[in-house]
Amino acid sequence: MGRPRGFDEEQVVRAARDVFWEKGFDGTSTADLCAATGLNRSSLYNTFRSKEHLFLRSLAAYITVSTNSMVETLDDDRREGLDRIRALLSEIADDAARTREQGPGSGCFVVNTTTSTAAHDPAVARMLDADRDRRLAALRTAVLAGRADGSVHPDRDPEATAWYIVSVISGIRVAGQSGAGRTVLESIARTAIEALRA
Amino acid sequence: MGRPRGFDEEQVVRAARDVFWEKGFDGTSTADLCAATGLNRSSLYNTFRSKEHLFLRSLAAYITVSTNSMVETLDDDRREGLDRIRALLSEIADDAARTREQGPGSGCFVVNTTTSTAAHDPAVARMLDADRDRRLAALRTAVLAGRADGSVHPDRDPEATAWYIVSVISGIRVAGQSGAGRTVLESIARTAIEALRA
DNA sequence: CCGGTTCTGGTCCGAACGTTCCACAAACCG
DNA sequence: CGGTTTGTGGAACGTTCGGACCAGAACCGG
Repeated sequence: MGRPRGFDEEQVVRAARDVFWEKGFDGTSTADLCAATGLNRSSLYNTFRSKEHLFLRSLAAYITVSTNSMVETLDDDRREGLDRIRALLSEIADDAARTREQGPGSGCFVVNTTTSTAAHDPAVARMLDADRDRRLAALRTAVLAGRADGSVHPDRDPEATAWYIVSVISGIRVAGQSGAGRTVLESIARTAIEALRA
Repeated sequence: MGRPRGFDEEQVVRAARDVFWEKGFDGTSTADLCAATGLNRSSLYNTFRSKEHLFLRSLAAYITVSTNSMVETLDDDRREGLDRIRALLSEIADDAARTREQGPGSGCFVVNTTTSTAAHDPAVARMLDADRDRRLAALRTAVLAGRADGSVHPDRDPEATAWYIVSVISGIRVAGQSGAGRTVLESIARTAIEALRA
């Protein structure tokens, strides 16, 4: 009952995500959000309680698609464990390269947030922690699968190796923002895999 | 001639660096800078033209000590090439762990800036680019030394490998901010080295 | 077609922002 | 010791910030 919304909430969140992604939480004003979403301040505050709440929604939206895609790649049991990880790093490098190629890139929203907002916003930190755990879990099982099928070196501890790959992914993402081109990013991914080889 | 300054400029820059490091450019107000440096707004603006200029000075100060230390480790020709890189990653992991242990860490100022301010401030981007080139050069020579003395696998291209290590370093730094503890960070560093082994 | 409920556009708010300005304090030079 | 130069404290600038508010528009069930 009452007047219906003149916008699609998910669509608004996506638009907001792009702004936060590009400018960061501190660098984004409510005016920026109005401009990007097409919504008036009132509608924004009526729908999402505050700038921070909208940021959390935006971050969650990003995390969902990004980590879902990652888990999908890592759970593909038609491939050997190492091959899945190789495919994952290849996707990451490609994604970083593409993000970079179109305009002065904004890198990865999760990494950007980890290195800025997370330190001062507990709610953001908690969301990132949960996502990190999910990524670590998916990586751990892929490493275990790799050790079982003989593609991953038996000395590689699943937990430590999962962290290594998480770290490599962040590294590739930052390298993309540091000016590394596609071929460089792909070579980083290839080199990183060498550490896991059986 | 004229009244002398009541403060040490380098010391002020260091204080400013710590604030920018912790809160980022956007998150730092001129009031924060006054509080941290003990200087009045007037003295701040009289000495450094603007907030951005002070930020550049702060970043330069950080880069100098950080990259000098890195180059020193990498140029130690009493060790084999791979050993130098191992020592470097060990220092980075230790540094990340220490930064993390004292308060909710602020990670690495260079990484934080790369993932936020660099995209929108050309002067900052130029400074980071120059520093990255210096780090890449030092790494390249260490890799070359390692190939010559047989400690680094001959298939490892110096340029690509230098980028790989730069990327691993960023990754370790981000991992530190993602909640990885000392032992995890050290294990990441050890795993990363495995990719280079002869 | 009307009462109720929700959404929307615009305005307004106090606070904080980066920066400028000015009156005065403090030192050096002659 | 007077004049010049430079640094300092603090107030003030206009702007922008995140957020609150309200009058009216748009739709609902009856």
